[in-house]
Amino acid sequence: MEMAPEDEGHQQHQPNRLGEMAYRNMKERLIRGAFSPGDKLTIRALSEMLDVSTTPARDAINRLVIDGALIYSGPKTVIVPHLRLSDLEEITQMRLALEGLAAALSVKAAGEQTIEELELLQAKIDTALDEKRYFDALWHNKEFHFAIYRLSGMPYLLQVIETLWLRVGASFNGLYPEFSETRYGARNHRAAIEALVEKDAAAARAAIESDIRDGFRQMKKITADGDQRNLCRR
Amino acid sequence: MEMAPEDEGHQQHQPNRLGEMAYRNMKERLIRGAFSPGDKLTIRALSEMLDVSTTPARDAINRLVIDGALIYSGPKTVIVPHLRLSDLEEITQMRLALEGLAAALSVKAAGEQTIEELELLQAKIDTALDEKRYFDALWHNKEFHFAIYRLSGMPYLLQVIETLWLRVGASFNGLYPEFSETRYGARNHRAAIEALVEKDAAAARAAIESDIRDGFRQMKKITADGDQRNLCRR
DNA sequence: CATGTTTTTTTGTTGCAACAAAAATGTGAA
DNA sequence: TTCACATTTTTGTTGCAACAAAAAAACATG
Repeated sequence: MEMAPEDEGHQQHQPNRLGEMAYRNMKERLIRGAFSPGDKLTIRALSEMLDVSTTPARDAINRLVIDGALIYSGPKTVIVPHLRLSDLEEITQMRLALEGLAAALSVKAAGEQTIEELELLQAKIDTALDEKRYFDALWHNKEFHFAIYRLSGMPYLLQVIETLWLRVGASFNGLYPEFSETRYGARNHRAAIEALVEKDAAAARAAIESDIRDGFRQMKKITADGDQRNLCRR
Repeated sequence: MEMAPEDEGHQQHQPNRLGEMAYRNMKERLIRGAFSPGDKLTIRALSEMLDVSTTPARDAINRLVIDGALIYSGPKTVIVPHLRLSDLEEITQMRLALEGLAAALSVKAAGEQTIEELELLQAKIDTALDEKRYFDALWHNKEFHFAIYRLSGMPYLLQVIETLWLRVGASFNGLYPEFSETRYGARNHRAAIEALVEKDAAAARAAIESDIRDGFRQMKKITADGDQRNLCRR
């Protein structure tokens, strides 16, 4: 007996469907700033919010805690963490190492199509800033970076980098519009594109590292306190 | 009125006690080579093995899958993965970036006590090799590396590095005694200790990077196949 | 008002069972 | 044997409830 047309694309089986969905959903919300540092999250509240049972909600929260996107403030209390300066410094160091690596590796796979995509994304960033849509600008900025990193062909590397972005992203909002307005990244992005065109690994790494460093300085300047206080308002 | 600093992240409690225990237990077993690539793991089998219910067993397996220490070979089948050359290359690149960073940062905190500890660990490695206790040698080798990395004072960095070691460690055994016998690491370890004594960050990074590269070459030579085949016997 | 103390409510953990889907096994024909 | 098909067993997922512990609220006391 003939089987139904099994579309050639091999189906990606999805283990832990609801839990994975809850995790991605929460990740998105955290990056988009749906929660503020200090907000308390509970399994039952999340399960109600996403209309699933407690098991997938618990899976999502546990995983976010492992990522560092949520932390325990007590034995039975998980909250959105206040990002301390020491955290930001650690994350920045790791970003420099890993995103620098990804950028250096990306030049091998960089083609014309990629360049066009990056140019387009940079244009989107610029127009978003012109129109003061700061959130969109930051979103396209992320797309720009990961469009490059994806060229490295290293999936686990990408996963770790994304987790680092998640951790800063969660405590990122509230810094508008000061943070985005400066357009600190434009020059670095241009340099990165140029490096990809010329397939210069060292230059690509330098451009990305410079972008990360500028962003770090920018965040530090805005928050304007060098001690253990958190980096977010309220 | 002034409130005391809340110090939200650094409390000591154990959320998910049984699940965490199961996770650590499995991690240990994987590194020690209790399983071979291709072995199938099931929730119920693990829950019976560790004498807990299915929930903590499921938590442990899910987390190991996230780490990459286990993978799905089918919708309902998780196995110990065969480490492919491309995986080893990705892991090695990330190790160079992150362990190089940790080593460079470690020199700031390196004191006399640390040096003595490292000398002692290196002595243990040497004697273990002399007595052909290859597993002990590899264990002390790990202790040596992490004794340095711990000086960086960056907990999340350490966590990511440890996950990378877990992934190679799981497919590592079966390479005895060829791998350990060569003592490729002794020279690099000496160089690392020397760098810490002189607080030379660049030298520390170079020594660790050299160690990682030598280990990678060693593994590649032993396995002796450059294609997609796995790196483990059987 | 401030501050301990008690009571009530909430919460994470853990075990477990039902269910559908997948894997393993059995069966038979060429 | 080998392959295709049918049957049985196993498995992950998901929801849920009991329990102890923790958090919140209520209360009392100075």
